[in-house]
Amino acid sequence: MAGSIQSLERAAAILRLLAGGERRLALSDVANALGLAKGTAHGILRTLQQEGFVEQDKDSGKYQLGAELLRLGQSYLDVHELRARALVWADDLARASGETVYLGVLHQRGVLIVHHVFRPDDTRQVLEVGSMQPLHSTALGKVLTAFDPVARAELVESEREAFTAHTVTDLDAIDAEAAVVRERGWAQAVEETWTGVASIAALIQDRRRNPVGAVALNGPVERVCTAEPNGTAGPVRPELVVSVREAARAISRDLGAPRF
Amino acid sequence: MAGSIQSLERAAAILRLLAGGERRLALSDVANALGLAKGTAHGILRTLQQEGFVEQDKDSGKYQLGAELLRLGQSYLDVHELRARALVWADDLARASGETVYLGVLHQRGVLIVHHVFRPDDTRQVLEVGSMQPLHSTALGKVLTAFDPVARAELVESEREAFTAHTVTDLDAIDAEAAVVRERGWAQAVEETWTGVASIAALIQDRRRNPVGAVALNGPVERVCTAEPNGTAGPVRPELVVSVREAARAISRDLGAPRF
DNA sequence: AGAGCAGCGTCGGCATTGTCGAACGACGTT
DNA sequence: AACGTCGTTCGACAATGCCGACGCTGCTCT
Repeated sequence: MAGSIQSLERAAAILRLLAGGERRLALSDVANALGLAKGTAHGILRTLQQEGFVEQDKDSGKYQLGAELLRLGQSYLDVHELRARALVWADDLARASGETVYLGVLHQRGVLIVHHVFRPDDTRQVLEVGSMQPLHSTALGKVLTAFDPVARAELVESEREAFTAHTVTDLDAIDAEAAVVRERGWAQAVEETWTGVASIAALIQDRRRNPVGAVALNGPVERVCTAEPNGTAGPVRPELVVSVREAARAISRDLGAPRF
Repeated sequence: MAGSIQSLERAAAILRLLAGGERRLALSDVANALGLAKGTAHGILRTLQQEGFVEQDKDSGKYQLGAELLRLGQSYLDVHELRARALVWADDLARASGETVYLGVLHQRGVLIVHHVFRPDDTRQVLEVGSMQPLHSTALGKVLTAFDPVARAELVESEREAFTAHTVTDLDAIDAEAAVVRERGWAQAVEETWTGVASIAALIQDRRRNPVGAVALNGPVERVCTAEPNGTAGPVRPELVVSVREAARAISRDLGAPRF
C-alpha cells in the first residue's frame, strides 16, 4: 500500500472538517486547523467549489459543504445492494412489530445507518439515514463487533463514551458479551445509549457468510422488554427477537447466503 | 479563476462516473471512460478508498461509491440553513393540505430535493431527499427558472425531455410562462413530469431577496386541481396556492427576508 | 493441464503540478 | 485614518503525482 495522493488526502480532510465542525468555516480556520498555507487551502477549496463539493457564502466568504455531496450520498444508497435487498424485509419487520427499524453497516469507528423505517404509528421522527451510532452501546454495534473482526479492532481503538448509567465501557465486559452474542446469534442494548430505549439486532451475511451489516428493532423499554414483577425492565420479549432474526435471515438469503 | 487542482478534478469525475453509471465499475472502465492511464486511475481510486469515498468489492475488484459520501451528505443537510428553517413550515404545510411537500434548491441543471415531508396518510413512499428533478417540467423548477437567472441559463443548456403529453419543451413557451410566474408569484405543473400528479410551488428568498430555493406541494390531480364540468382537470385549487405561498413567505421571513 | 488472456496492483524516471510564502485589495474595526 | 483581518492572486521551486511498462493472480479456452 504505497503512497497516497497528497492533495486528495487534504481535500478529504477539509471535507471532514467542514462536516464535523461549525456550520461554516473561514479559509484561515481551515488552513490553521490542518496546518496548511492559506494559498494551498484556497486552491483545494476553489477546486472543491467548482466541483460542487463545497459552497461559499458570498458575503462572509466562509465555506460549507456543497450539494453535490448530498446527490452522491443518495447515489451511494441507490447502488447499495444490501440496502436494496433489505428494503422490503425491514418494512415488514416494522409493520409486524410496530417499532422503528434500522439497517446499519460498519463504517470507520461506528455504525452507519443506511436505512430507517419509521415506527408505523408515529409520524414525528427524524430520519437517521446517514448518521452514525456507536459500536459499543447499540445492538447494531454489538452484533457487528461480535462477528466482524474489523469492527472489534475499531472498537478497541475508539473511546467508549458512557451515555447512560447502563453503558458498558470496559473492554473485557464487552468481549464477554460479544461471546454471548456469537453464541445465541443476536444482541440487545437496553438503555445503553438513550434512556428509555431498547433495541434488538441480528447479523446479515452475504453469500460467503461474511458479515455485511445488521438489522435492528428500536423501541421504548416498556414495549420492547417484559416487565419484572417489581416494575423494572426485564429481558426483551422473545417474540420480537424471533422477528428480528427472521428478518436478518431473510435479507441474508436474498443476498445469496446459504440456508442456515 | 486560475488553475484548478488536476487530481481533484479527476477524482470528482471518477465519483460522478461511479454515481451515474452502473452499480460497479472496473479499474479499466474508469481509466478508459476518463482517458487516464490505468496507473493514474488506480492511484486516485486507492486514495479515495482510503478516505472511504469509494469501496472495492473484494472478489471482483470492482469499485463503487463509499459510505463516507452518505455521511457527508447527511452533514450537508445538518448544516443547510434553508432546510433547518423550513422544517417546521414544510411540516405544517403537509399537515394542513394533506399532501406531499418538497423543498428544493438549484443544483447544476436541476432541482435538488433537500427536504421531503410524506403525505400524512400514506406511509408507502420513497424518500426523495438527495434526488434531482428537472427544471422545465416541475413546479419547483419553474419557480427557480423564473426568479434565478442562473437557473434560467442552466435550463437553456439542458436538454428538455418530454416526459408526458403535457410537458412544455419549447424555450419561448417556457419563457412566457416564466413571465407569468414572476407576475403572480407562484408556479404550477400539472402532469408535466408524472401523469396524474400536479404540483404548486412558490419562491423562498434570503435576507437580501436572493432566490435560494422553493417549496412545493405535490399531489394527485384529482385533489390538487378543481374539476371542470366535463370531467377534465381544471385550474389548481386557490386555497392550496394560498397555503404554499404562505409557507414560502414564512420560511423567507425566518431566513431574514424583509416583509412583503 | 497448460497456455493464453485479462484484470489489478506496483515501480521508477520524468516533468508536470501542486505547494508555499509573500504581496495585493477590500472590508470592517479601533 | 491607520490598523488588522480576510480572501485572493502570483511566481518560483521542487516535491509530487503522472505515465507506461512490468509482475502477479485468477479465469477461460483449447
